[in-house]
Amino acid sequence: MQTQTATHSVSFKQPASRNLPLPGSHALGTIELMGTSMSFPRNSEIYGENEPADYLYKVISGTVRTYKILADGRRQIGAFHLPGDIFGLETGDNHTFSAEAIADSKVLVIKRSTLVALAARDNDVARQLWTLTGRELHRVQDHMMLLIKTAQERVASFLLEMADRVSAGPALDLPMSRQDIADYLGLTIETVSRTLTQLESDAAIALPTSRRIVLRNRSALNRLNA
Amino acid sequence: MQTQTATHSVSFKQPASRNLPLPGSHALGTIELMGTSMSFPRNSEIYGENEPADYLYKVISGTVRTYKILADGRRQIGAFHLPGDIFGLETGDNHTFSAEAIADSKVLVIKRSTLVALAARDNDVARQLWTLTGRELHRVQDHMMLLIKTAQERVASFLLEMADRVSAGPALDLPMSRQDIADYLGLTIETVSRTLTQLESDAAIALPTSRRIVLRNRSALNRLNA
DNA sequence: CGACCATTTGATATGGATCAAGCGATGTGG
DNA sequence: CCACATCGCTTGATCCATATCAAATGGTCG
Repeated sequence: MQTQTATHSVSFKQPASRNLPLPGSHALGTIELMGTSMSFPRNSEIYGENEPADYLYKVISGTVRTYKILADGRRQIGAFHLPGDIFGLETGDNHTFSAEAIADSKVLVIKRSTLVALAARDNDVARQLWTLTGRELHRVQDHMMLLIKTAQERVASFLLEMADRVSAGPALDLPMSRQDIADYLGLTIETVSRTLTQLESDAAIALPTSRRIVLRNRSALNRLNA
Repeated sequence: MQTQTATHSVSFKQPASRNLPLPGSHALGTIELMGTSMSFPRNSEIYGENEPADYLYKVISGTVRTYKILADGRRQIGAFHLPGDIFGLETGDNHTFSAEAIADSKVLVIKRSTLVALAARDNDVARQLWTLTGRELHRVQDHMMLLIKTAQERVASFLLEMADRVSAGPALDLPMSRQDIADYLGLTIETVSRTLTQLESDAAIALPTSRRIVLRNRSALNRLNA
């Protein structure tokens, strides 16, 4: 059973109206070109589940987790968002997950209505919004597949995923705690920890520090990736 | 560990060009108004994972399962699609799941390129496509949350979900086998069976036949729904 | 009736959870 | 600068929910 990480519950503030340049025309960069930059300290809330989804976000620096809490306190982390990632885009009225900064983070805050209005006139923007939601769908499908695997497979998949996303080379600096990893993988911290030490003794990885992981044998990890 | 159900592998045929009326204008009914009706016998394949996603589908009658098979043969069912449901819509080039008819089924087959072309001209259609993908995202998120729950909670959630979707009144006629349910819930058939008999002895449900389930005590099931 | 397949039930095994220390790094106050 | 509290992580011992293996039952169709 996973435990809930306490949050400082720094509630969301309207972004100051210091806007960045508006889009000249369109295409694969439109979304990134509008919005306001905001900073969120470590463990602060960016938005809560079921709150109106008036904004979407793009990570500039830091890391963000989105999650849900079940009635009995179990927490499931839906995603880790790294610099460049967009999160908080909904088709419905409210956010389906909560979002918190894992480390001090800077995010671009973009008004959804602006984007939707733009999409009504510009096909490329409409297409982009659809594509973003489609990519998110694909990601959640993969995550769902993770949750039916063994602990070893989940941890190996997680390491490979993070290596693809954050690392240049074989070393990997994780921004998140063991508890975050556990809640992402549907395991306990003890199982995550034990699995990592086992991978270490199997020479698949090295653990110079708890947050730094070196992938020594990717093919071994890939084999576990099922 | 789940086992794979053998399929007859009736491969997908191009739909005959007997088209239904094309859309006069637009809106919440557009997608339903175009396409060709096709029949698929029980256990036949509608499309396979990674095949080009040139078509999307709407169930007219019967039931369809979408699923993935892991390397070691484990099968995860992503969804059960009932009459009225649209499935097989992708934002990428290929299908991310396979689809099979669970019972003899009739489905409307709709060419994606037609719809995408239409979306480029008609905002409402574009909006609809986005909304459909968004709904699917929401469904998969819920399904993911299922997979971290206990067996009792998963089975209870499943029964309530199906009751909402297929039943008028407290009786519920399941179109799918225990193996399908197990692969949807990430459990074994034995655990599904045992959990159902336990719910029966707790007077939460009755099992007149194995495919027919009567919800006797919804609030008890809701309590398990976590 | 008999064969087959789906489902249930029973016995046992096991992977991961739970409960409980221990340990190492980081930070704080004396 | 060190003693000590705190926090995140690891390790150990035990338990338990679900898987696995196996057999019995029941329903369906030739």
